Amino acid sequence: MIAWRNAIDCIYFIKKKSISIIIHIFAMQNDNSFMKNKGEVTIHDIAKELKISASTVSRALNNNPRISTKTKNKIKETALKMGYRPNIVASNLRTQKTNTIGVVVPRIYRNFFSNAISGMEEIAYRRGYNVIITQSGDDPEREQFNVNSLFSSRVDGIIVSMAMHTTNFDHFKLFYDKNIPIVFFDRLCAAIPTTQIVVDDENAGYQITKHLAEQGCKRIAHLAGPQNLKIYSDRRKGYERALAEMGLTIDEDQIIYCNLTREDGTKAAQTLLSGTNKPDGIYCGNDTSALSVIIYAKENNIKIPEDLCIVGLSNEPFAEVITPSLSTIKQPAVEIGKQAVLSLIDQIENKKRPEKLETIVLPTELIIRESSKRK
Amino acid sequence: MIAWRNAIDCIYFIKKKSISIIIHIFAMQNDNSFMKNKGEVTIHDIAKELKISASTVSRALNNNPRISTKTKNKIKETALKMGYRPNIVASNLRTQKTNTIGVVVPRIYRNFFSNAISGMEEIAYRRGYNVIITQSGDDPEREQFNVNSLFSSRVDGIIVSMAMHTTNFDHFKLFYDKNIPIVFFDRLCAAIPTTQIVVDDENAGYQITKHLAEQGCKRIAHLAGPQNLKIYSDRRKGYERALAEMGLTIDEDQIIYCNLTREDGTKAAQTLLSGTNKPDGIYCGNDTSALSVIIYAKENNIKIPEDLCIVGLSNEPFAEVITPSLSTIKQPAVEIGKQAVLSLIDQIENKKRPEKLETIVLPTELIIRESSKRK
DNA sequence: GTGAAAGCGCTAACAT
DNA sequence: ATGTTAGCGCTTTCAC
Repeated sequence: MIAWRNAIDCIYFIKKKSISIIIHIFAMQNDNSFMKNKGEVTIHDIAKELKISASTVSRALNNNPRISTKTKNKIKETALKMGYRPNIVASNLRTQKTNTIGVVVPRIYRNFFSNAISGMEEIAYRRGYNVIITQSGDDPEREQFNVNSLFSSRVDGIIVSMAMHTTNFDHFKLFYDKNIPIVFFDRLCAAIPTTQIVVDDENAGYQITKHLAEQGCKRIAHLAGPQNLKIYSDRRKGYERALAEMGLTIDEDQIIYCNLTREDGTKAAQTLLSGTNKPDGIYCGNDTSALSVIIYAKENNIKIPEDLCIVGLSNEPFAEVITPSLSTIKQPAVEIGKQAVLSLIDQIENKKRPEKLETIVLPTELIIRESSKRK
Repeated sequence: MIAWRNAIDCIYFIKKKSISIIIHIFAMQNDNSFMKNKGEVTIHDIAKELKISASTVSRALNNNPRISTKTKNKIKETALKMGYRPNIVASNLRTQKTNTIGVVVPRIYRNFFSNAISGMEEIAYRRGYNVIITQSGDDPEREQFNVNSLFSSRVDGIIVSMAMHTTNFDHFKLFYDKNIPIVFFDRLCAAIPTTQIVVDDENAGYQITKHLAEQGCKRIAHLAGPQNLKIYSDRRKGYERALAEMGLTIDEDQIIYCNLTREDGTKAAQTLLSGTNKPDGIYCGNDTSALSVIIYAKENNIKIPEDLCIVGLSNEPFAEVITPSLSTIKQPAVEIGKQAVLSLIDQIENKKRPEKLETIVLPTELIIRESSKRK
């Protein structure tokens, strides 16, 4: 007898988002005597069945306190028996709210993004929101299409990591102008004054460099990414701050600017490690380039970490299993996703957006592995 | 105040040197004479503006051939000028179709799934569908909740990789009974006669074993997964078929049944490689266990591939970067996702579902790397 | 505590 | 080629 109550309430959790324990018991639904052949059972069918009005049914199913417990129970029971399923599309149209969040990322399959998306879904699920995923493939036009499409779907808000070369922000402005919440993460958009979720890249660079110095490195090189992107310039700034603090000189020859690809890493390793004034520590702007450096060092019989300490950044899955395992910075991808959704839902439900650009900074974690552990 | 914004907007767009049409449109958008204060522009607003009927506007925007090109153009132009955005929610309600696909996977962040999802989104995008992602976390109740929730959202179909221990299939039956397409992939559901997308695991096992024999291995061991799961029993069957074909004996001592975790791999390696009758080739049921075997072999000074060839299965990201790089089977995750959506959309749009269980088998690819290349 | 009625924004007969 | 009308299934104001 408790069964039907839980079941129908559970269905309604999908629409509302009461925070209650959910028990699923979807039995009793195969009683076909009530089933209409065409289409779904509606609240009108239930109303007719019970000779009451549709509005009462609607109220009862939404746990409106004005309905007596007795009729409420009767309605829920009948709803379950008839195999009623709320039509959320209709509800969405009527209430002008979809409980849906749109997500736009460059590429879903990248480790960082799939983890972030996983975190987003986790929170969205708990709060009663759906998540529509789209990927731009780093194509500004496709990003624009996706964002416009999400608007037409009337999502309640969007979470975006921008395509690499997006320069026109009209599609974001569309949301901004209509007061629909946007949250950026990872690749930010300075043109839209809203919430952004980032990790403390400056501090990551600082931690890495300090760690290298503590391991006894006297000459620490840095493979730096494109400095027009904030994440990479921050990673370099942290490096310079640490060097200064440790009393080490900043030598521009020891900073190689590149795109941090596998090829770039190899080239940089050649440049740095073939000269006379070799570094005894290299802080790579990401794990990919660090991988190249490790391979180059091994091929050239440079001992890691004795002769050369190497640290990467991002904690790719391969970092812990390569030989030697790679010291790196763990970015809390899942946590970033969770924060993004929390912040977005807060804006959606409290109808207030930040006055100006608001940056939420999440901490990173230095993971010390063989490639830099000397003692 | 409003004037100021207009000015800024215009300057902004002119500075960007965007296509002049866009400048025009956005300039007009800020002309408040068109804008309703509350809510969005609707086809009725456009109709009123042009003194025509809303249905004509609807037809024009949907490129209905019965509307003359002249009025069509005029309507589209006005729609743009007024900043009209179609309300898909309303359209969905009316047409009883959402152009949305629901996806349920155990964990989004797993490499295989994020790749599959990426493939799904790719095709869905091209075919004009949205993708709602949910994850079960291998919890049957959460899976049930997600599937029911997707039903209430009136998705046009779902794609599912089941939770590990789902035993009640009522939630899938709900879709099946109402003739809403379902496609399973990876973790299948035999209880629902529908389309399933899988890879040819039997053949993968066969290829691996044959490859090992061709490299000169005479005694080939196998780390086998739980045999109640089809993928793992198939992987073993291919192994036995190859052995038989190559005239090698099937020795049950050389088959270790386990869950293929890191720990299982280490334990299996100990068992196999410490005895007197050591194998000279090991086919591991996945890459994770293969990793453990490689590490064990390296620690015990067993030369790879000279003394021992090792092959994994699934091509995890680490396989190509560990030392020695790991030979493995590449599963076309992205392709699986694409196939799943193609098959689902076919069922949605042609309103025909398979009479009985229909299995689409995708080929795998053997990638030979250092861990098994002897010549 | 319950009902009547209006309408969210769109589409699609059925007219003309 | 265009207009009229009637909903899709739900919520919600206003009555009683």
